[in-house]
Amino acid sequence: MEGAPLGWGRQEVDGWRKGPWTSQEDKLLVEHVRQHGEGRWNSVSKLTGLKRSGKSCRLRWVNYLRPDLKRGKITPQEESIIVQLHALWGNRWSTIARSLPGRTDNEIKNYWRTHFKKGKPSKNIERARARFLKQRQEMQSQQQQLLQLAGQVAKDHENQDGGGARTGTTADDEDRGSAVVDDACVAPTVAAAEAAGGHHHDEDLIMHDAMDFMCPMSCALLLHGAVHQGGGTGSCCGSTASDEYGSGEEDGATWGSLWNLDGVVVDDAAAGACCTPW
DNA sequence: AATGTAGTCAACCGCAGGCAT
DNA sequence: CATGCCTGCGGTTGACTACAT
Repeated sequence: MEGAPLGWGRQEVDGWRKGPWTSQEDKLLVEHVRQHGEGRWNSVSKLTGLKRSGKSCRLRWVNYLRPDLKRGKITPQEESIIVQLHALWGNRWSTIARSLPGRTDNEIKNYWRTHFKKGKPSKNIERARARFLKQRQEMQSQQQQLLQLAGQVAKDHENQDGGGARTGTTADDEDRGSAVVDDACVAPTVAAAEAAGGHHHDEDLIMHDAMDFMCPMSCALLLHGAVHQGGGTGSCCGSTASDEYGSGEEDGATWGSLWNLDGVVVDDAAAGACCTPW
């Protein structure tokens, strides 16, 4: 960091204050957002007199001051979701964060780094991942076949109806998709299973949950359920995930890239596609 | 009780993409 | 179309805290 040999301190650089925010600054920023809404961060300093850059203001708001932020530790349910979504999207923290209401990308990123980045994944986890990929590929090919089939059926239908009634392949598909999402949300989470006293192999847990969490929205929905289930006392995911990964001195990049499935299906559209398998 | 170490969190930086001019 | 500004994202750093020795 430039010019900060003694930490954040309370110094100014180019007229901008840096380092920890004071409650007074927080107040100013909150008041500003309340009046003008989010965005236009660069104008904050002009309008409020705050000696903070737009970037700094935005970060402070997004990561700390936003009223909808969830405080407290990441729950086992959330951890489970993070693990699975990271398997899907890699280090796309903001994308993952969207599936975890009240959590910020920064929070998730920090959590991942402290809990999972340290070592290589265990054999179990690697096997689970491999199976996960395989099953997903199978699902996708099945999905394609079904879509083709559905198209054929729709055509036949049209021929029979004379084209009167809309057979709806798009809207109906969406409906079906959301139904699937709901179903996925009903599926037990790792924590729930653990809380019930069950003991599973890590890979099975991950496989099971991962298949349930193919769609980010499902995670958001599931979270609601998870929260209602109460704090999740078990150390289930916490211990499985973090302990399993060991504490080797391998650099986390390897670990991170290992879980990054960019080569398979990563983009949101594709991920969304798995929400409408049938 | 003092010290060392690991974990957690907040904040910074650089980069990239989107958008207005 | 090119340029510049703004915003958002991911990576990194450093302070603080909790725990272990």
